Amino acid sequence: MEGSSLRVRKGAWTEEEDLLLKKCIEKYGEGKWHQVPARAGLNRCRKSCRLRWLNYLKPNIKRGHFAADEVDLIIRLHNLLGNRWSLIAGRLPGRTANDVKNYWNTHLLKKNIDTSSKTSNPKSHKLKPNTKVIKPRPQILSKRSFLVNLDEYNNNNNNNNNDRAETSNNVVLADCSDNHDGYCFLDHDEMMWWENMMMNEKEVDGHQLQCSANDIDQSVLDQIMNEDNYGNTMDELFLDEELWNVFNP
DNA sequence: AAATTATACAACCGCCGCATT
DNA sequence: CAATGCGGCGGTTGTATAATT
Repeated sequence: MEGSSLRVRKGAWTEEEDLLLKKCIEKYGEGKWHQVPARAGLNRCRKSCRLRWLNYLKPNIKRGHFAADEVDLIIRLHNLLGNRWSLIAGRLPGRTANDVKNYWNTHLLKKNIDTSSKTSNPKSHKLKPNTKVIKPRPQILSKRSFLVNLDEYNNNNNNNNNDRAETSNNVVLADCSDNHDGYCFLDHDEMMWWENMMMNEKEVDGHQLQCSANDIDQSVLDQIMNEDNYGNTMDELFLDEELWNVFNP
């Protein structure tokens, strides 16, 4: 419990501390944070040192206002990934996870607040009471299962718009066994999550998004719906291999 | 001009997954 | 297998500054 030590400094960093940390990293390189306080001669815990370096001192960190394209990308990636700030920041050169998170919380999150509630405290930044955060389950998602689920989901949707919940809480794959060996169940909320990823076009904070479905040509979507072609086209749903790996570790 | 309130963001805290012992 | 330590992450808080009353 390094944080409980009385000798460990907390709060804002001084220029002298910054200099010590910077010299230490330059000399020993990034990493081994548990050794950094001693090496640098700092009365700071390892986490404080790491955070200071990653969020402030590290070279090439971009400061100042977010450009429109950066904001657009944040919104799109947030739609895709949720509050996975480090991942989102990884797509924004020079921006840190903390920066992205702060920006989202101060500039974008308020767009999701229930403005109809007169009693809501704007400082609390709470989501609507009924807002449910949908998180994908990447560990059991396969290309094939996604496509089969999506196909089945769309069929259900087209055939009976009022019967989503009753259709089934779990969308069962045609040739699925519940043993997580490449096929899986996706419940309704997760299906909605995927649908949002695919069919997302909305205006947030004045930015007209060109998200997901707009980025994907209809012919590609048609191909995706064709199981024979799922192998290559699925990748086009993701920005690149790195994101694909996030969902398919 | 002073007091109050809102905003932005740096920093802390607790938790988690993983590796090592 | 359990305990421990580490790096890393997201949620939250503290506070300096800006805006408003």
